[in-house]
Amino acid sequence: MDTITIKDIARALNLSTSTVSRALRDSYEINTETKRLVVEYAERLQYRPNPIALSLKENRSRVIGVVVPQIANLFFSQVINGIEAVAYNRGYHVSIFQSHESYERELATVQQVVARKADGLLISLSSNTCNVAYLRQLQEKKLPIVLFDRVSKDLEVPSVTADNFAGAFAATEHLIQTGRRRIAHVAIPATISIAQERLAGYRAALEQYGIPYEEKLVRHAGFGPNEVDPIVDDLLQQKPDAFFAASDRLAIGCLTALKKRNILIPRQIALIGFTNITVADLLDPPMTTVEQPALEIGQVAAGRLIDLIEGKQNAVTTDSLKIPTRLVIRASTKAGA
Amino acid sequence: MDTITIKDIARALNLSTSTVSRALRDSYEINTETKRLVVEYAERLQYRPNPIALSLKENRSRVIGVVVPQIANLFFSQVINGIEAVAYNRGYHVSIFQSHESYERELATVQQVVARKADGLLISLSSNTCNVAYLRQLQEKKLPIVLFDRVSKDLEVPSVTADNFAGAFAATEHLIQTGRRRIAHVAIPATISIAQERLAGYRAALEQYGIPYEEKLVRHAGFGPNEVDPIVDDLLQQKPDAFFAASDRLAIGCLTALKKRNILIPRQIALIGFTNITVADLLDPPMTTVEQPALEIGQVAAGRLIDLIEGKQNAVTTDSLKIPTRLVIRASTKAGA
DNA sequence: TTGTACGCGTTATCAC
DNA sequence: GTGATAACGCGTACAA
Repeated sequence: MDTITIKDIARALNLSTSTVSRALRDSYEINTETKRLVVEYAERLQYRPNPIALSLKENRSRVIGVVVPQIANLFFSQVINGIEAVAYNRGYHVSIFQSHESYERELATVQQVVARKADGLLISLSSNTCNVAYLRQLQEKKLPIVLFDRVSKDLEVPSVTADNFAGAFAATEHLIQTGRRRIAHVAIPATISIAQERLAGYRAALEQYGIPYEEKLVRHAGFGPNEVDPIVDDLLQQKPDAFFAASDRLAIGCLTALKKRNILIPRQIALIGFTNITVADLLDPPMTTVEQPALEIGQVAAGRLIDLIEGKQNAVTTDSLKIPTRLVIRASTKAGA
Repeated sequence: MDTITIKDIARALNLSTSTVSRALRDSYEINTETKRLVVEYAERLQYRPNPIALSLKENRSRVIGVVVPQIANLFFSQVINGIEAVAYNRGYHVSIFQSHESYERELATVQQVVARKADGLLISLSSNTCNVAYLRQLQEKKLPIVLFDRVSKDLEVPSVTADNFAGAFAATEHLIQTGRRRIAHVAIPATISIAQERLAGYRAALEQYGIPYEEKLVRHAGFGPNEVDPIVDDLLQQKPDAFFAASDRLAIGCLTALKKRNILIPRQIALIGFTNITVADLLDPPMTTVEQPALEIGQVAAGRLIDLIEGKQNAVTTDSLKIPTRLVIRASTKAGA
């Protein structure tokens, strides 16, 4: 992996490294002829400036670090696409990392990202992250940080999320309006910030329609492989007439569990998912969903972060942007459809 | 982002930077007491060595670059999980990048990865990449490279793929054995290496069962948003009794198209997908699939690359490892099920 | 218009 | 047992 450097060019052309450097950066003070010579030679040798040396010198890298709990999740991979689109246009490279829902890995990954002089950090917290002290420290050291989706109120940085409250409200309201009253809610782990908001939206809808909230109809499911099944069993004990699943994974888990038990959707049970799965309309019957604006979340978060990096915005603002969700009705929750 | 360096420690403790460096690296020649002092102080100030400086000095980074066409694809994200598991255990960080099916972005991304002194490159080629000269150059500069899934025979580097021939053979054979004879094949773009192998597997199965190969029953579909629909239309003109879809995306596209046209699966048409989608058994009827061993591909590829990096294997070997696929029968292709 | 010298953070080499 | 120095590749203040 022998790389060609500015020195090599200088030596070959009998110039000093500074002249070469300036010529390559098209400095006004360099003779046109010299410039041509240098640029031509550099071109021919495929010279590429060493970003590592630059990072060391300038203490920055034009790289944005992105840390998500998992990549094998359409929501997060779409967010990343949004991030990349914006970052690329504004001249930043994006490095992607996974925390695998582990606090320790998240910590280690973020430290690595920081040590490598990422100019900013976009992060969605792992479900096991309760302590964000390490992020606060970084923030105090002036590292630009923007949280998205899985955010934390203990951290005074900008955050970008879907409007989870409104989304959950719309989902629940839709179920109620189509005649359901005992709506079970399979929620994501309570440690995740947005779990609360989705729960709140669910409760608010019930309240608005005069339906009492029953704790027994709500269960949180973690990320274990076989967690959803027994939870659905338990919830079925409560004789629900609908399920509101709070994520892709849980929606699929519920569908599978209900199918195993030969429960007809939507005849016996209506199901609505807070998701991004593309196959919702392939199911029979198709599933109504609350679509998360993943791409837009990524775009907005990246834009916000880059503004922060480039000092275009006050760094101490703690705005939390909420991107609207979209209720996509696919007939499944229309009673008896 | 003020970071604490070895210099700071040296100054504070009235030592030289070299002493501090040695103390931190637990060098035998340093006084125990001095060591203790240094280590303690470093601990207290949360000193972290600067990997950028190390990379500059040592011309390596303990980072593996991974480039995939897209992340929003369960196959690739699972491969990445396999890669990470192995890399992490062997002390490497993994940086993930997308080429977005564009040759230009792939090229730019790889250059960036190389410029940042990644110790090795794991790459699955974009569908628009016909020219791998740039990779050959890197290989000649001794950069360890391992290809996976979308490989190239024009490149003499190790490659890891699913056994696409056997998988396609098994899928086609299954359709034949369940009574189908006019099997349409919706293939991935012909530029992608594995398209050929899947096609070959399909043809071999036909041949073995004495069914003539018909060109009109095979169509390649690109990545455009509305490409699959008209192709399915065309294929239906040929009165097929089965579809073999060569990827997740295409399987879903076929299902959607057939559903739109009110064609019953599997009564009128049997469908089999070469995929990794987790919802195959939620469909009604469930879809039989050829499962790709994504996780294992990632693990094997990463292991192979790290062996290369660490010189444990001859760098010029051009082994191409094929990981077995698995035919998962979910009743859909059983005629009349 | 061009060249010299320095510093970014680290470690290896050589000196004391 | 410890310190000074050079080197990795680059850009720039300063000198010529």
